[in-house]
Amino acid sequence: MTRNVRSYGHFCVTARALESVGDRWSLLVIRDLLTGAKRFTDLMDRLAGITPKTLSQRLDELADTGIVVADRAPGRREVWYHLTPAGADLGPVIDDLNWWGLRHAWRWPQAGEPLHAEHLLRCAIQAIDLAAGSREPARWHFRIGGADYLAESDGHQWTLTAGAPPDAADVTITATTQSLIALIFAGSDAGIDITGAPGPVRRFREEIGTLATVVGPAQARSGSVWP
Amino acid sequence: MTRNVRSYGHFCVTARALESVGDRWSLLVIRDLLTGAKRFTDLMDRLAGITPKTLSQRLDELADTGIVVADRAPGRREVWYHLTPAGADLGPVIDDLNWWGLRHAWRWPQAGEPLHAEHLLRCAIQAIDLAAGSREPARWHFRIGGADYLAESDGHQWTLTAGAPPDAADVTITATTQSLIALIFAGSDAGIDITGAPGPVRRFREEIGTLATVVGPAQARSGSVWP
DNA sequence: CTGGATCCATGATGATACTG
DNA sequence: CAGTATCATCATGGATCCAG
Repeated sequence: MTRNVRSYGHFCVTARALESVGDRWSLLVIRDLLTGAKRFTDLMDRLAGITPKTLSQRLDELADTGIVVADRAPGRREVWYHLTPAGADLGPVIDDLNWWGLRHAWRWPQAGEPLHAEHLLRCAIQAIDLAAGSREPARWHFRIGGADYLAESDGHQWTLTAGAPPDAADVTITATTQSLIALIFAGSDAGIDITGAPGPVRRFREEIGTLATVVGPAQARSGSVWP
Repeated sequence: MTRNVRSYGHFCVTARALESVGDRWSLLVIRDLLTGAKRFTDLMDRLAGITPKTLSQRLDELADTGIVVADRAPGRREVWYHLTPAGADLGPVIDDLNWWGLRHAWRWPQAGEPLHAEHLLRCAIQAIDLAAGSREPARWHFRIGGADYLAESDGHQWTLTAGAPPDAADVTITATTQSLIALIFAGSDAGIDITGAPGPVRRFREEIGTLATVVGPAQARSGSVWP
């Protein structure tokens, strides 16, 4: 296998960190594993445009560096990739990049641009976090096209994890990716089911559209919402 | 010119951020500009191994993205590159990478490995920050081989800036890069001049060696301190 | 079907030399 | 000082194929 061994050769921990995660796609792989373990094809779905060769190579490199572990159980077909504690420590880096991108590299969804519900949720949650509205804890359970996500705020910080929550959430949202887009960007709840106590549901409806308003109106019309 | 226009084409602000700063060397250029404006050759010195072509290309790309500005004064030979506010907003990303690298990608200086005083100071300050010793404000003025740096703590966070401080610092340290290495990694103050009031100087002496102790002793002997 | 590997094309990066 | 020019190499992408 061709292994990317290109290093900077500097005494600088920033450079050394980038030797581990600075290759193309690496941080996006880590981003997708931050919400929970994934299979090879789960990652292929989210990383639209990556080739299996590159994904395979990145996973091997990240495993060598101790950031990712491949869980291969005997007698089980699937391989589940998950982050080590060192890998999970990269969460703040991803969050900062996400935060910077939201403020300085935002663009409305373009026609035909791949848009995965998981990334949209991450972005929407970050916008809510950035806008710093309510600081009350919250637990929102999303069911998007059969996949479950839990967006959770402890009052200080939001986190997004894949999988159904073990115990009941405040609000449960059932939607498709398309109807979720319409809800976030246009406030339309057509084809969406939102359940929960009135208070939490009201707060959810107030805050879920934050992403569409936190970006300036000057940028708002430079792109299309509909792929 | 060959311009790197490779994009991910995803609706994801993390991916969009990485389209701006995810190329090889980009974040290291930003790291070096975070301490203040630099000339082309200043950057070449710090980014050992980069070719002038690549540096030129990165600076052009970062200027296109609104992260860097080239200051060309008429009648002046030098071009000074500095960060825009959007570029300065990448500080937390660099700090997090530095922090991750310190904990998970640390290695003692290797023989012949390029080591710039500015990067060593950044790393040493980060280690002090990580160890979370004293939370008192401090201002340390380093004079390393003719270049001035100010390491400053407001009690919560340390910052490193290039250039002499406008007003007096608590401690002034005059050294060469080699003697600074010896001070940080071996506690030796041979060839170093440390001036200031007894209290701040004592604190400086206590904390400057933090980098050498914060990394585990198991790793401590896997490399050489002396290039 | 998942989880890749292989082959080839292309574009980004590196090495070296040179210039306004 | 601040780059450019040329050539070589390597990483990535596209397409296809294969094993369990």
